[in-house]
Amino acid sequence: MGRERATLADVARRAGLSKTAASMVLNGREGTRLSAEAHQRVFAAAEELGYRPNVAARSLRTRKTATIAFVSDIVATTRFAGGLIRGALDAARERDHALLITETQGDPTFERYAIEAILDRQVDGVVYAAMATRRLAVPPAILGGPVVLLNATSPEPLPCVLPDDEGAGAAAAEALLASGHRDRIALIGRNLEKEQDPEVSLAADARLRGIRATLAAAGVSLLEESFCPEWLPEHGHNAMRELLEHPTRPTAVICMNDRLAFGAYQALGEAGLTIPDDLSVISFDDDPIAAWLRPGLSTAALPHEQMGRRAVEVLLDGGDAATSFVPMPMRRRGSVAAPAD
Amino acid sequence: MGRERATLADVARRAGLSKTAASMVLNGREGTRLSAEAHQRVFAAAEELGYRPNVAARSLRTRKTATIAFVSDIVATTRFAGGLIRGALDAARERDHALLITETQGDPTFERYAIEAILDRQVDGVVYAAMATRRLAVPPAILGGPVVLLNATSPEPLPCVLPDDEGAGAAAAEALLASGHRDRIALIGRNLEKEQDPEVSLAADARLRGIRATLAAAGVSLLEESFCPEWLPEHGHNAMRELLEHPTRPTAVICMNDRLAFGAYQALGEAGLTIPDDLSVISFDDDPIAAWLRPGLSTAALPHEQMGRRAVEVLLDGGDAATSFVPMPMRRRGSVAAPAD
DNA sequence: ACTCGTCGCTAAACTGATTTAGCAGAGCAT
DNA sequence: ATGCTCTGCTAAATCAGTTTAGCGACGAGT
Repeated sequence: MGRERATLADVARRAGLSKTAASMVLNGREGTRLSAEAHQRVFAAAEELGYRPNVAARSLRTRKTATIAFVSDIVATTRFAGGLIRGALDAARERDHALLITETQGDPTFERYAIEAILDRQVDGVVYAAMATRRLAVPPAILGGPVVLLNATSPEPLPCVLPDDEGAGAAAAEALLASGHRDRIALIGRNLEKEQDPEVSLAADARLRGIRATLAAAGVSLLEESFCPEWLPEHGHNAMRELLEHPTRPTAVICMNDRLAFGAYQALGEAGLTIPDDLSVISFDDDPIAAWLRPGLSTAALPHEQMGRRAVEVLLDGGDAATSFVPMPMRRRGSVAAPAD
Repeated sequence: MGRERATLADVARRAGLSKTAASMVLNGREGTRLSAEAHQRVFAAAEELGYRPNVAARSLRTRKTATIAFVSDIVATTRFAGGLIRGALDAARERDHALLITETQGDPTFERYAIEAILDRQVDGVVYAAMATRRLAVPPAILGGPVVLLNATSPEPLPCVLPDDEGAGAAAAEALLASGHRDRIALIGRNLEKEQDPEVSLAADARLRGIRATLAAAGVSLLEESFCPEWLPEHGHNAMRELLEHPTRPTAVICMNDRLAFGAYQALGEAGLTIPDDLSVISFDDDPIAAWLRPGLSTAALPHEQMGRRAVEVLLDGGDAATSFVPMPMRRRGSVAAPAD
């Protein structure tokens, strides 16, 4: 890669000045006493030669690489990684930083390898991301520099960026209440493992809290809560079918994520019921499928791009070591309407 | 990041040898005349000090960074990016390389910026990826070093990695023929722009060729071909509805991708028809949704992970400058059966 | 006339590796 | 004794920047 690039020495020579002078001018050093004319000459020379500093040489001396690492557990198996990466990439670019990506796949060997790779390259900071919102243990080796947790928390007091799942839970409940649903709202996707083990999920518990608090404030309680072993379409499908056998049919269901909601749609279709006329559905994530369903699924969107961006902002601009909650905007589509009766 | 790391000088001192000796031993240089005992001492010292070479210092001298760039047009908006990146990441790790990610978003300014960022960091090679299989123009600036095109071709004679869309087309047609479908096979997703402009898509034309050739070889021609302005669910939905109004209803449809197929499923559901009893559906991509549909959608999978891996292999292991076609495995699920009549 | 301070700039050290050129000593032949 | 080769190793240059220490000229103050 790369070829005959002009060096700082070339620039200095052409400007008729020393490397020192050229370096100081180009780095915009304050307090230097170089003349305005010297500045001009250096800038002109750099421009003419198309000078770009050699990052390796610079970071050898300064120990700064203008590169940050994005370490995640799993990037491939989730559609969400793209948004996190994109947001991080944008924010990094705005701050003239590059992004080095590694993946641990949850494997300690890979993790060790990933850590070594980024320490060897002396990155200026690390975004440590989880693909499912959860608590995790940060390898101590990277604690020597700035670290921001993305979509995760940890026992260490590190800055975190999380989606506001509780707010989203409240918003979902609020949307149903606002449409007139009261005592016949069901919930699909209870899962004790997700709710009780923060290392598995933080989202489940937070969403549930938001939903319950909002309903409780309106004096409403859930008609029924369906437990699901996983949050996959088939589990939503089963849960919905069981719900339909119940003597009082719900007027609305809240699904803990869009995949469950998709399963619910399938079950409703098979039962010959129409959304939202017979039953409203609301959900979380804004998976691409939410927009493809007929009618479109109303859902609180995981703001992945915002989150990725936020993580890099916190990392590079410093700021509070606290947790940032990024709001989950409600995407209103056609799946929620007033109850029929 | 990082702290008091041992340097090569530390290792040499502890081994009672010169930096030169230590460097040569650790790099496994052939033809050196250092004693077996000297080797031992250096290895021991490096081990004891937990020595790791400083990548910046090394690449300053060698112009090698053990880092490759993954440049893509769009990573976030497609679910497929993850697979490409994951494959590339795995192959890079196996070869002790790190991956620097940039995104151009199809914007020339961003592209220029991305190129500068990677040239400044002296990456050892570039994987230039497109998220939709297509032809593109590679910025000349990166042609100074090794480049592999991923999911793309270009006018320059560069190695490319592409999915075998033509083979997949043949496989899809073959699967329907094997189930007994003959003269009532319809196609959803014709799109002249995609088929005729390689800068938009290479997949459309290749899939079509594969389908036609295979059907022709069996003496079969398509019952009907539906054109779609885009390959989104709503277009598949419309196309399927029109197809159902046709006097002779098809026994099978080939959809040009899974999103179209999803739309077709929706239309069939609304029409009260059952897959695969009333009609078989087969498709391309293996979008996650294919596995979630009821019945599961048979589809030729885009082998993203394999492709990402292949690109890095070609880049780092050298090899042929030719085009690699990566096979698209057929995922057989429940959407194909023998025709009813 | 001498000191002092400021201005405008530079030489040289330094970062941590790789690589080139070459040195000291041993063994052997002449 | 001299020259030669081979062995085992090292000093120093080099990569391209940043940073420290300081130099010469000039003007002002005493």
